[in-house]
Amino acid sequence: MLDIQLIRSNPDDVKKRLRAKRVDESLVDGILNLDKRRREIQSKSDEMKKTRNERSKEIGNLVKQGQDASALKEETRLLGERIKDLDVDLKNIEEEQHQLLLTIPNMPHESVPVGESEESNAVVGEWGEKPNFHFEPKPHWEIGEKLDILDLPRATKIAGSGFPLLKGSLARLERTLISWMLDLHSREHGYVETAPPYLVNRKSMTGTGQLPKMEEDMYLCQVDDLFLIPTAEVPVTNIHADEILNGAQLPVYYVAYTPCFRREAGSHGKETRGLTRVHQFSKVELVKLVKPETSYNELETLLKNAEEVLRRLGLHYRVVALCSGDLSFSAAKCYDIEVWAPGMQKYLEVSSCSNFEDFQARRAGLKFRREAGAKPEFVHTLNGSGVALPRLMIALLETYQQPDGTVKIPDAIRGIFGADVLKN
RNA sequence: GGUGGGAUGGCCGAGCGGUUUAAGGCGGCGGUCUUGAAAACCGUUGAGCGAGAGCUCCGGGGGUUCGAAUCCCUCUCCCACCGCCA
Repeated sequence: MLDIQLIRSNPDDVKKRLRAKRVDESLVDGILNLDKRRREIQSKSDEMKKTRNERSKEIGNLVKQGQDASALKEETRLLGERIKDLDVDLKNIEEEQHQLLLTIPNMPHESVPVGESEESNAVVGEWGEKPNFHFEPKPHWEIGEKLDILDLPRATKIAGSGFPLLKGSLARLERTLISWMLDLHSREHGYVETAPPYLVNRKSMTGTGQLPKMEEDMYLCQVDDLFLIPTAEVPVTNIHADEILNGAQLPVYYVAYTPCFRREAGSHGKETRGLTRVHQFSKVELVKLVKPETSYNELETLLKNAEEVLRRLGLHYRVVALCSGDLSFSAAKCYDIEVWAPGMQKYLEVSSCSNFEDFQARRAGLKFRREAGAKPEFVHTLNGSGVALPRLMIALLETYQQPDGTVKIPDAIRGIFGADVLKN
């Protein structure tokens, strides 16, 4: 959520920055109009309440002295009715303004290139090289089918298309990777391991920005009005919702493994082969709550922490800085990490590392106090995948596949996986 | 799911219709004293809106009243016991 005071004091600047994110500026004007009306009504109501408070005190004194206060009582009662009417108006306008504010996306950071679509994204880093094969590398779905470790037809029978069924060594590989990544981030990178709820309420979904605009992308359990989480970002960022943290506690780092559920409405037929785009997947997520002045440095270290996963596994990847038009609703700046999948001959996004500045903090009520007695300030929130499992496994299968159809296990996880080669 | 008891400032806890602009204690911060510290004493210490005057907030929402932390209704959550279940 944007700061209404910022919108009020710099409307043209806000409009300009939102234009880079393809937001119609009439939305901003609508909010400014409501804001003006809101403040007028509020100050009228406040004045009348002041009068009422004074009169109530007077009445109290008169009654105490045994004098007649009925005329004053009646007069005050009428005043009270007018206040009630005003407050109903006020509440409606506040609600309308709040709902409008919730639909405005975050503004891009000044370092973000302005652009309409992913064509304007910039590759800002690259690690390793595309591996060479002396045979034709297969896509992961062929490797998985051959080894009988990936069974998409049966998963479709059970749930529908877009739901994976891992078996045998692939299921084991996923479990190994989850555990290994959690250890890496918690033991070496300083993140506190968490295991959050997989279903969350509307308030949490609104706090991180999935609601109100992306409801159709989420799975909803209607009887309880709870959503299956699309990412651990939602429960984890909301851990400290409506709290004022002690400044000395910051930065707060959390890592969580959760399954993620996404309806992927409207994306059928697009990159949906195999495990590339599924409705349910596993992910290890990194979340940071930090002081505002540190958030852009924190974004860089967050990115490094996520990259470390791919480096240790020896996977070639590149880092892409998203342009303004490609940023998600809540993000001010975002890097995507894209891992190379040689069988598909494609880079696949395995992580998005974003700085949301105070956008989510305002929605979720995430504050901190610099020192005793200081005014509460909003924290900055960040998150990034560290990393998403299906595409990571795609890259592993396709990168380390061997001519006989088996797959080598990289050194980093060989010990805990318990084998050198993935067979079936 | 049933019955009963709760929800007050960072924490504990009083208040049950009008100096509550929320007592008191703990904790925090500042000061006096001290070589320094502890103890003692003094002061201070919640949030939101508003340009400001000021207004609002005692779990959420609604009601009664000139006036509600206080009375009524309702919801949520917590605790206890019972039932059901992993």
